[in-house]
Amino acid sequence: MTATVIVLRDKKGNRRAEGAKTLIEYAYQRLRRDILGGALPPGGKLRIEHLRGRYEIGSSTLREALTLLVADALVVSEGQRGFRVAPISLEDLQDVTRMRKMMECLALRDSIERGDDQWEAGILAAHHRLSRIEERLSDGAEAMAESWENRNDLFHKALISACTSRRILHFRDILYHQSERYRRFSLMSGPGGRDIHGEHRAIMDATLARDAAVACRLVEEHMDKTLAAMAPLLAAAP
Amino acid sequence: MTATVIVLRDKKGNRRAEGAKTLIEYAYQRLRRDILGGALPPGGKLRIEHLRGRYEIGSSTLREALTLLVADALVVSEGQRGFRVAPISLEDLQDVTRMRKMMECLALRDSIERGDDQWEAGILAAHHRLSRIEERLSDGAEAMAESWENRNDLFHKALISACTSRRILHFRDILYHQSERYRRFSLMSGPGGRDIHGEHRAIMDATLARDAAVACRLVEEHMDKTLAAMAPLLAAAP
DNA sequence: GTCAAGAAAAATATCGATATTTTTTGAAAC
DNA sequence: GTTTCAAAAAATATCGATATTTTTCTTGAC
Repeated sequence: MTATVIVLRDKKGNRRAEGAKTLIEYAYQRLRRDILGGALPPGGKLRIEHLRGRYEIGSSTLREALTLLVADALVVSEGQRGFRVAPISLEDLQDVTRMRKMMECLALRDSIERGDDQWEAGILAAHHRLSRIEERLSDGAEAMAESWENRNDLFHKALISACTSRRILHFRDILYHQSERYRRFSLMSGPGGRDIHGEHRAIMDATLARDAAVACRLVEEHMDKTLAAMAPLLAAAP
Repeated sequence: MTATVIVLRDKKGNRRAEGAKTLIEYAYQRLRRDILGGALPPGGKLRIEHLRGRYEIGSSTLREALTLLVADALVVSEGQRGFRVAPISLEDLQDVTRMRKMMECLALRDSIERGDDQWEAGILAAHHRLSRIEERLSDGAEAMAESWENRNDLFHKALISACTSRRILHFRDILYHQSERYRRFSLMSGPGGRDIHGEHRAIMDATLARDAAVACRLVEEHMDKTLAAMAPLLAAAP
């Protein structure tokens, strides 16, 4: 345990770990954060030699982290011509959203069918935690944004936590990560007259009432609204 | 072009390439074939040192190929404890089949909605090629099995080739590969009184008639029957 | 006889060096 | 001016050696 931490410091004693158990994982996380945050621009070339210096990590290790990101479709591998940050586009966002809607609904239907008391309790708890931060968010504290993202994610995860298909959940996760790249456009656009809190409440109510048809429709609308808010920004500066 | 071929022979002149452009790809393909064929048993440990000798390939290269297979869910990575062939189980097969049914139907609905003349022609052509080999298959020529697999795959691909979502097709491909591992159980079970040819014909007819509801139902039944044929074998010897 | 601790062995993760490929540059011919 | 070819430069892919971790085996105490 403690040994792990020691290992992840290099000879000069610089700390590297941030919860990563492996150097590959560390490289993977940093790379991912830089891609999602836009520091590594969409479509840009990922020069291994350059990144090697930036992250202080061996080239092979970097390659493996890059390979992992290819599976997430955040990076594309071009035969023998190295790696590149996956490009973004309105078309791509529409495709992600379309798939996310499907996966989310599949998972939600399954959860509504099978969920037990504990599942219901989890939803209520996650919604409460989200509500509390939304109250404070109106103060305009930007620092809360990340925390809100996190609780928002946990709320949506709670809704579908009774789904029994490992694969549905896995695909849903992948798609969520892919959509994360577009999220900063969403933040730019601001609330835009939406009542997100109300949407969440309605989704929760329909879910707890075991009304799959309504819950799915609400979730789809929820996602469509987010897409609609981002679309114009994406069309302008891609 | 020719240079590539030369490179993929090792110093002793042994040929390595089989359409692989990269050593990683070569390792990936061989590994995959050995996993699908059962030479590397489900749940078994993948000792890098051992495989290194078997495929005559460096350890780092092997690791990257293994990482690629993790994305396909054919291999699982266990933290810092190496790699392992993903285990198989009836439960897993049921999950794969469930997802495949969903993906296939999503893709089929989209194709039926958008398909043009060329799409229709492609389906007819693929069905014809499949029919011809099915006629000869009744002779009991085992050697044809692989060829039948191939044409069967192409027929199902043709049905959904008008689908516009890159991601639906991508997920479908991944799931198809995952189900491939179970196919040898299907071969063991034999035809089992099924009229596969008739099923294919019915699916094609409904699709070309643009009847999405019927086509999807038939596809789901088609897959369920395959699952049903495999299930008892899998329960017996997992 | 069982359990625990520590040492030895095996396996994995990481790295930087080398071989190979792709891209860029520059000069000559048209 | 632009096209072609070859050499140089840059970048990538591959490898085997080394560092680290996990597992196995041995020894000794209870």
